[in-house]
Amino acid sequence: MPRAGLDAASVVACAAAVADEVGFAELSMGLVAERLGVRTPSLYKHVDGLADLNRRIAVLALNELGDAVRDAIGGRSGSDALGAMARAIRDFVVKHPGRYAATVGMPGGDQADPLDVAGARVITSMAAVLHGYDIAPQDLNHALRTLRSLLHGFATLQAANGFQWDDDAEESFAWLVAFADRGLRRTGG
Amino acid sequence: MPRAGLDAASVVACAAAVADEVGFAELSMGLVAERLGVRTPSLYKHVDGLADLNRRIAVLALNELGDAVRDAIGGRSGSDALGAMARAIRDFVVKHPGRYAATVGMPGGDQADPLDVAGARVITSMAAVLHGYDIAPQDLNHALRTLRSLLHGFATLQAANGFQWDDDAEESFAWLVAFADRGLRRTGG
DNA sequence: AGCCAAAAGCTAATCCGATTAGCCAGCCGT
DNA sequence: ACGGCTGGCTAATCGGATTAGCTTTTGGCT
Repeated sequence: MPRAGLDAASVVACAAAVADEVGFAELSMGLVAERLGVRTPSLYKHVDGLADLNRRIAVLALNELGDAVRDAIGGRSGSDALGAMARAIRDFVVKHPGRYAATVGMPGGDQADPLDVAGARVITSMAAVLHGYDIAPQDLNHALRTLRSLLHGFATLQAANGFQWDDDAEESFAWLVAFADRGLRRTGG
Repeated sequence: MPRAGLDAASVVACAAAVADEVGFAELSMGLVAERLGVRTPSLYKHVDGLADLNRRIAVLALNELGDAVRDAIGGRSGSDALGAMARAIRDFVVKHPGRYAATVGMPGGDQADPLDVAGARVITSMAAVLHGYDIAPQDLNHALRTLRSLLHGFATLQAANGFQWDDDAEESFAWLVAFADRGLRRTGG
């Protein structure tokens, strides 16, 4: 029996792909093992069970999302950066609904936890976008949380297909960006 | 052995309470049965398995949320209504994180599906709040989706304790409402 | 009051996915 | 070539969901 040549990274990558295809809720160790041409218990040599696998998928997703957002806002500012960021998130979630779903509701660890580190990168990019607006320093955290709520909710509804914006999705998306832009201006601070 | 006198409604109510206490992800048939002083298989006389139970919890939650929001915005309009609605949602989610979690990612059925009916009631209240703003008719749907994204994301992050707004939560909340209010004004329609 | 069918509980058994235990072969450095 | 570590496998365990089939209560009817 030849070795399959697996490691933690390849298992997680495969699991993320499976999650995107069948939905995060349907992800199972057996499905991943089958995809890798391996028996289920073999996975335990690389990841520490399903909970650990889920968390690693979340870390992968947040890192990928962080990269995508960083790249998207590079060289832009203001509403331009805001729109680019929103679009990057939207594209990511539409393309990878399973791995995005893995990130929601995942409890955080300490600051050194890879999950928190990856999450912090995304937040950092959001903060960078906010710097393009005239927001009082003491309001930055509030604005950050608000923007996070908007974009996260938007992403979650997209992932869950929560509403049928099949038809005029693009228009609604543009409206959302404009809404956020208005909301971030003249903050009264 | 005396009858326990259960019916679908009491089972769902109990399950919702359990979900609020232990978290939606930890909800199990066994936990609900134990709480009701009954053996697990007995529950199948009232609900059609765990998936059905989950869906019923979601229906219950959306109905309760719909009531809460309707009551909150009664007699108010504009930013006043907006703030009341946001607060109603927030209070509900903080008080009932488990049943709110049951609603996210629950696939919809047809229009007669109780879940869709309950969801539509919440949406109707949101639409009512929007009527207090000067939004062009063709933008109403976009505004609705946007507002839904913001409030849903906000609720989800609260339920998941996604960020530590333990400290100045109230201030951030007020900022979010003000942000939405600004975003809904002068829509350029 | 007594009878009967449906409903509601129960026990025992099954199924399935996660997880663990313990065995064995392939790969690496000497 | 040898020895140990690594990664894969089979077999077994565990736990929660679900099903099958039995029994008793309950409510309606005569």
